[in-house]
This record gives sequence, C-alpha cells and structure tokens, in this order.
Amino acid sequence: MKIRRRPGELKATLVRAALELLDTGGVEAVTIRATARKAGVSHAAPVNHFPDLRALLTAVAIHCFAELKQSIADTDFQNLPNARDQVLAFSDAFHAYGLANPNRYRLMWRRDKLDETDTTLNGMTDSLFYDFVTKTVRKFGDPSGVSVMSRVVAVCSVIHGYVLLRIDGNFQGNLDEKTGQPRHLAIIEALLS
Amino acid sequence: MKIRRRPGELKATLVRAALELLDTGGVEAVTIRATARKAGVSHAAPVNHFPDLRALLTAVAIHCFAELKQSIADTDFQNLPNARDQVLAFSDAFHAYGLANPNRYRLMWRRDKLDETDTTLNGMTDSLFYDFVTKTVRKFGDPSGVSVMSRVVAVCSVIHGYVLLRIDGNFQGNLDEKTGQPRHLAIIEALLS
DNA sequence: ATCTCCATATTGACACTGTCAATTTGATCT
DNA sequence: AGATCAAATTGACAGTGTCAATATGGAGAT
Repeated sequence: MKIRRRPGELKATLVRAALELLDTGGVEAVTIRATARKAGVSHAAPVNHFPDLRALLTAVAIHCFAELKQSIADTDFQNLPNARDQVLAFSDAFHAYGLANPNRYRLMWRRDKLDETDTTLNGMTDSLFYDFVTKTVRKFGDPSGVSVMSRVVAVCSVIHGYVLLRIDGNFQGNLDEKTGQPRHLAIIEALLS
Repeated sequence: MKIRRRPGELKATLVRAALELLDTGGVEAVTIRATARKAGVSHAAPVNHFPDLRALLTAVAIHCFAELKQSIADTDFQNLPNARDQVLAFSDAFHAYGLANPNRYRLMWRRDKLDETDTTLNGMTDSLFYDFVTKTVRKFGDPSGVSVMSRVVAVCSVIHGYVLLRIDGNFQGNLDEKTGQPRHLAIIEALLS
C-alpha cells in the first residue's frame, strides 16, 4: 500500500519519529530502519528524503538547535539590562535544555554523527556560541589580564563542559554551597568576577 | 590453526589492536570483529576476554586514562611550587593529550559506550578530577564569592569543555591575543584571577 | 475522461555488525 | 600417557546501512 503525501510531509514525520527514538534510547537507537518503522513506511523510504543516516541525524540536530535558540529568545534576551544578566540567562537556558533533553543535547555536539559541512547546522552553532557570547562578553570590557576572545572561549567551554559533565552524572547537586545559587550560575560568576 | 598463548596475552593484544582502530577510525571503527581480525584471531575469540563490545572499549579507556595520568605525573606534579602552577600543569596535560589523541580522549568520556559500573574506570576519573583538582583548588583559599566546590567544578568544566570543543575544531588558534600564552592557560587564568 | 509521466515508496539483496551455542583444540597437570 | 578444561573456532541468527530494480499513484497534458 502506498500513500501519497504532501511534499515534505514524510520528511517531517521522519524527524519527529527520530526525535522520539532519540529521547527514549539515545543516539544509538536512531536507525534508519527503526525510524521508518515508527513512521509506518518501508525500511528504504527515508532514502528519498535523507541520503543516509548522517543526514537524518543532522536534520534532527538542527531541530534541537532551533528549540534551544527559541528557549533563549523566550527569556527576552535582547532586553536584559546588562551583560551579566545576559550571560546568566544564556547559561541558564543551556543548562535547563541539556538536563531536560540529555540525548538531544548530546547529539547536538556529536560532530562525528552529523554532517559537518551542513551550512544550516554550522550557522546554528556559530550564532549560538560565537557571535552571541562574543557580543555579550565584549560589554564587560577587559578587566582581567587575558583577551576578550579567551574569555569568550572560557564562557563557552565552562557552560558546555559543565552541562555535559552534569548530563553524564558527574556532579551531584546543583547549588553553590556558599551562595546557594544554582551551580551553573556560580561557576559563571566565578569566571566573570 | 590455534595458537596457545600465555594467560592474558590475547587480551593485551586485543586492546592494542582496538587502540589502533580507535586512532585511525574513531570509536565507530572499533568493532569486535575488526579487532579480532587485526589481532589475527577468529571473530568470536574476544568473547573469552571481553563479554561484549562495551567491556573491550572500557579496557581501552582505562588504558587511556593511565596514559593521561602518567603524562601528568611526568610533570613532577607533586613538587610544583604552588597551586597555580599545579592547575596549569594539569590543564596543560589535558589539552596536550586531547589534541594529540582526539579519538582516545573522546572515548574516555563516552559513558554511553563504556561500563559505568567498572570500578577501575570510575576510580580513574575520580582521582583525575575530583580528589586531584579539589586538593589543588583548596590551596587557593576562597577569594571569590562562590564556594570552593563551585570553583572545582568550574575548573573541571572549563578544561574538559575547551578540549572537547577544540578537538571538534571549534576554535582556531591557541594563543591568547593579549598575553600570548596558550589559550587553555589563559582561560584558566581568567577563571582563577 | 483518459493517458503519460515521474517523483516517491516498495521490495529484495548484499556485506557488515554483536552475540550466542556447539564444537574442536591443545597445553598443562596428574 | 591420559584426562582435563580454559580458550579458540565454526556456524548461525537477527539486526544494521545502503544500493538497484521495481511498482505505484497523483498531477498535468491531451
């Protein structure tokens, strides 16, 4: 039995199915055949929309980046009063999204599984990290001894590293022992003070 | 043809073969069958030494952790004059090892591929991160507003996050624009100043 | 209304993979 | 020498990605 769909309909359905598989079983559970089964099509149907598994996973990752960007936008980021609040909002969104969607967050940075030449994907990561953090950190001026760029790198690294370590269960508890604020904010404070 | 080996001989041979596969082709290239082929044994021979692929990869990861620990020990770490130098040596070793052996470094933190209940493996990560960094950071006293623990977490996160991002080609150039020192040292400076 | 076209889905096949069960092997100990 | 038994081999099964050949069915043309 063949069903005629609107253009791009199966494509979206496949991405949705892959997201379900990703959430429940991690990246390893996302196979072309399993995705096809969940979408109710034959095992080779996806090839018309995604040339290979990498392309499917890339589409999924792009979807996730869009989610994360949206969640940052939802904080009314542009209108936050100062740079410090912006960095905190940024790191807060990362931490929340990563802990709430560990498998999605992990996939987003699994470049070995994704198409590194995909311009949409690269644009997503660039606008999230590079432009965005750089613009905010620049507002701090240059109080410490090192360059702005190094501080940008430090902010990116500390957020990303912390979320990844947390997802993998490496640190228990998320409250700073001294100030009582969430740990991911405390470590950003430590970095910017 | 069957060859009689000394106890544990094939086990070591398999780990060595898996390391070669890992270096050249990444984690995905390390399969039981490919490892067996490279070791010159039948496809099911490894099962006597490693119950499954996860066990093999865990043994490989333990080997890598031992390498990294050794490289830190080689800096005569215990005798470094102050806490700051210790942290810098620590981050230096991580960065050097990760960039020189990207696939090994990646595997070491791929908990989805490793046996999370392996006590040897867990002991390795604990002694590397927890005890070690904690002891050093404590020597700094408590100058900033946040707790020692948060600063420990920050140091771990920033090193690990930076190395991972670097391995994936996310930041070009490793010199701080202002001080000229290696970037991974600059971001640690930014964190501790 | 019928025909033709062609993008899209299906089917079937191939070489891989991990893992298990049954079997064979051969070095060591009695 | 003979028995033992850990360790290696062989063979099988279900699952995977990917390709080629085939079938299908809706849209546009006649």
